[in-house]
Amino acid sequence: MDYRTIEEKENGILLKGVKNFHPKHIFECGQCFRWNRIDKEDEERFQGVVHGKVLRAAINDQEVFLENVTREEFEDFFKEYFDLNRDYDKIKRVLRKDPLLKEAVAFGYGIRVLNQEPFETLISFILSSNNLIPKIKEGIRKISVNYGREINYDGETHYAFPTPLELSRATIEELRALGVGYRAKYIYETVQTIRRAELLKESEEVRELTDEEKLFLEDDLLSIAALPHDLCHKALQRYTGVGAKVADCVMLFSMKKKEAFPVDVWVKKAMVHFYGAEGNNLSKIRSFGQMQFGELSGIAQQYLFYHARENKIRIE
DNA sequence: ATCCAGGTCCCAG
DNA sequence: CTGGGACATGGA
Repeated sequence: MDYRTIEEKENGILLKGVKNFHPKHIFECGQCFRWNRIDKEDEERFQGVVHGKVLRAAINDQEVFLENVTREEFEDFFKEYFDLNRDYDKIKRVLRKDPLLKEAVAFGYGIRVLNQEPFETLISFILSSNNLIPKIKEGIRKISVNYGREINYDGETHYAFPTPLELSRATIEELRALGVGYRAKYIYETVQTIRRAELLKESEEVRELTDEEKLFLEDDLLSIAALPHDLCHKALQRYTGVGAKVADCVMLFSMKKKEAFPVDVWVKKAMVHFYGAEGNNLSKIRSFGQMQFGELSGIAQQYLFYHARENKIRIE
């Protein structure tokens, strides 16, 4: 376990004896888009919207304070969200045997790979394609403001990421007006596909489905999450706007499939730079990474990505 | 102004 | 199946 004790306070919980947990690393390593830095009197603090709640997180020495979380909510949901059931010392010991990953782990020592919600993660990473992180965050924020449920906290209004039903009310034109560019169509089609599967799942209980309808059931995210790695990777790519990279991100960040190895421009640079992997061919770099890191591929990838991007690693 | 960003789609060979 | 160009958008 990466924390020793938990204490319930009036407005949150205090985790003591915490290891391998640094908010800055966790929230700025590119895996999530709804956490922002809101420092208070030069104390490093982050605020995020997760699971229909506004949370704040701060670290002081080895104590992590999570504001607006009860002990019960922590045990039921946020413990798993923060991946606190995983032993990162053990993972890092293995990864550090690789001399080049040793540097990346030393740099992002407080990274934990969050277990996020599949629908939000899917839409977020569809939005991420050929895009910049600040713009991805802005697009997700606007989608939430326009279609998500209102959350009032500490005198401010925030918005949860919409459910498939809520987002299914958006038209392509409306989405495009939020500044997401050509990805509006991808988001629209993916949401409609998911809604169709959800609706059929409900009607399945009252009537017999046709063969065609049964096929559409396979577009349900819960069913896809239950598939083994390769089938899951392929199934996700049936959604419009989802290729190998986005599918890997969804698997890694929301379906607990840590053997996924998303290859973006930065990981590609890191792999070419560190391992002399042959450039250009993304799918070769992907299998090269999985060969190298096995079931820890996704976590290794996250240390590499954070290190490469923060240090703006260049090749040639 | 041109280039680029946590890529994917679509088409030709 | 594989390789190349188009694609919205806005900041550097």
